[in-house]
Amino acid sequence: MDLDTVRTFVAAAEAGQFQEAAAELAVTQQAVSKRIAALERDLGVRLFTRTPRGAELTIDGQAFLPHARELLRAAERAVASVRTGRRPLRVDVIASRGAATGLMRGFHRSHPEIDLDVVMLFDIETAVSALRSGAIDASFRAVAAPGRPLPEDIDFVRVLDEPLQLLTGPGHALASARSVTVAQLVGHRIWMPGIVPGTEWAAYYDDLVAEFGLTIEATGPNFGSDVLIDTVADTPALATFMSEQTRLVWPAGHGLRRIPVTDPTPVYPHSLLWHRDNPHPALPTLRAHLATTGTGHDAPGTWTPDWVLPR
Amino acid sequence: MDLDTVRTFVAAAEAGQFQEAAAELAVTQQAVSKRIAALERDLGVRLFTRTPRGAELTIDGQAFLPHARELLRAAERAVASVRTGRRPLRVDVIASRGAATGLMRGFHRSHPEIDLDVVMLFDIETAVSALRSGAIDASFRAVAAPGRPLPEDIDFVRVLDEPLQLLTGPGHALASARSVTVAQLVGHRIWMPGIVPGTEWAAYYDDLVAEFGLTIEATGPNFGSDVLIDTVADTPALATFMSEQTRLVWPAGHGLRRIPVTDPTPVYPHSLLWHRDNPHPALPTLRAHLATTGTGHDAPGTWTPDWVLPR
DNA sequence: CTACGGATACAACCGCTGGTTGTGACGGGG
DNA sequence: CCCCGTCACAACCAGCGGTTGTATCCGTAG
Repeated sequence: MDLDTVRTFVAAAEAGQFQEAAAELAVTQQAVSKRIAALERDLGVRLFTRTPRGAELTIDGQAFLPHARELLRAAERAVASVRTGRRPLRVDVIASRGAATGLMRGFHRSHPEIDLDVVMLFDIETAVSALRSGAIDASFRAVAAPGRPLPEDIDFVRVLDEPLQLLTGPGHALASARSVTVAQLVGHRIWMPGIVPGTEWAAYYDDLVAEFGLTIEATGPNFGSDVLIDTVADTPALATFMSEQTRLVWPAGHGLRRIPVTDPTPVYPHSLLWHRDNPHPALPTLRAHLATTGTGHDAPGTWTPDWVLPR
Repeated sequence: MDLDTVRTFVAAAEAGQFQEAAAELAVTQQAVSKRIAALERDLGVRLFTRTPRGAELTIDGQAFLPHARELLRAAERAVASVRTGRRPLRVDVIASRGAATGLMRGFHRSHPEIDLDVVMLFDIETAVSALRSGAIDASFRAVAAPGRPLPEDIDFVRVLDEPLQLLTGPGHALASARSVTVAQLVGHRIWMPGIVPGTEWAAYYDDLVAEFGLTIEATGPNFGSDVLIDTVADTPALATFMSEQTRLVWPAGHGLRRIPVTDPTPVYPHSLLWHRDNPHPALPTLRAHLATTGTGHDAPGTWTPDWVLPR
């Protein structure tokens, strides 16, 4: 099916006749007739009843019309998503089960009129160069990875400290604990597949290991969170970290336990980054929204790596 | 823009390489390459970065991908809307500011998983033949116009009695009344543009006129409810009937009055009609829904034309 | 260092889609 | 009864979009 054909159908339905639709589309009446005939052949139904005074929709045509309009709107939005200048606000969220997507959902709920596109970039370096080139407008990241200072023209604010919880199966040694301290985790195997070396997450867990002597296995291929959770549920010796805010969609009865971690609570520090000179009109709106909804940071009893910038 | 091209883009993005996408789409690698190149030329942005090991999305490509998927889903739904067998439930609602659309919205809210298409047919005869041919699955109508008994194979139930209210401007003689009786309306001009002769609505108002001696001007072109309401608001000598359930989207301060009518209250009797042998799986669900939400009918103090079938 | 494999891009060729022009059929209104 | 406006059909033709063949690039194995 061809979008020009759909456009022709809508034009003909609105005009009530092929001739006028043809004039509007700057083609001949015969072309419109052929396009409609082809569409009817493709769909297998008659869309118009032809009369000597024009063409009016059949019932099938009436049913098809709103879907055709929606199709054209979707095409419009698709093109707009890559249009330079006045395109939707393009935000990079960190590629993990994270809180950034939740923040963006909240923003979309309070500002449904602002068109959004969400992308996931590899690491903060990619994100920063994308911000500077204008390919994206904002990025949720942990600022900044060790030894790599942020460029002058990139601004940021801390928007959310995301506490980690321990996720275990029912057979785990800590499964019945109401909460665990970081010290209690020493010696237990914590499995974090899908952590890619070189990203901020990897640096975060490296620091966590270095500081408290934990055993975190960040290796192994990532088969998706289904496999991860399934494995954790069935393996008493394994646990994993998971955001407090991650909504588990998992059948009940698996006996999965979510256990808060204390003394201190490891939190992942999300910041919003943007280019100082980015002119996108929706960017201030996003910043204002996050300023109101964002929680405090560096609360007592929480831990973040040293290299996280304070502001 | 061509949907095959969009499909190709999505396939290539999922496969991560053109070759595999080509195999999946049963074309050559060169064809995929050309399609992607053409799409990039149309959009004016690069969608993939080509590597010796395949092709991965650029940031623009990432932003475009969900829109492309949505576009394909919309196309899917559009085709499904006219597919014979297992198509969305197709319901005819009466072509006026009516309660039927409200009922359908309610149904959609409680059963969002059921795909719906709404059409508006001219009169009950068209609706009945559409029901018998299977072109539509259900119809909201007033059953039945005088002298035209319903065929044997069409079933129906009364689902809603819709009370009429008087709508006046602030200068109208009855504007300050808390309620008016039908007898008080005698001599006042009531304007109902857009009532097409030969439809059930026309028959309804004809009966109302005949029974109570009202002055209803059902003639004149229909310029839309905006014009109607605007005129009523500014013309002290004019009033109109409007459903109690019609939500007015109108700037405040116009001083419009909605006045209940009593002794008796004219109600418009909506019935759901369907074909006895219609096999659509969602039809029983709709009937069950209407059975629970439907109000009673022929309540004391209400009026409907004689020819309305009771059940 | 070289050869090879697997990936994309470019060039040449060609069938067929989809446009135009010209014409016919049909039905309503003056 | 004729004329006008409408849509459909036929013939023709350009160009889009496919295929085949080939070049190029890069990572890797020998």
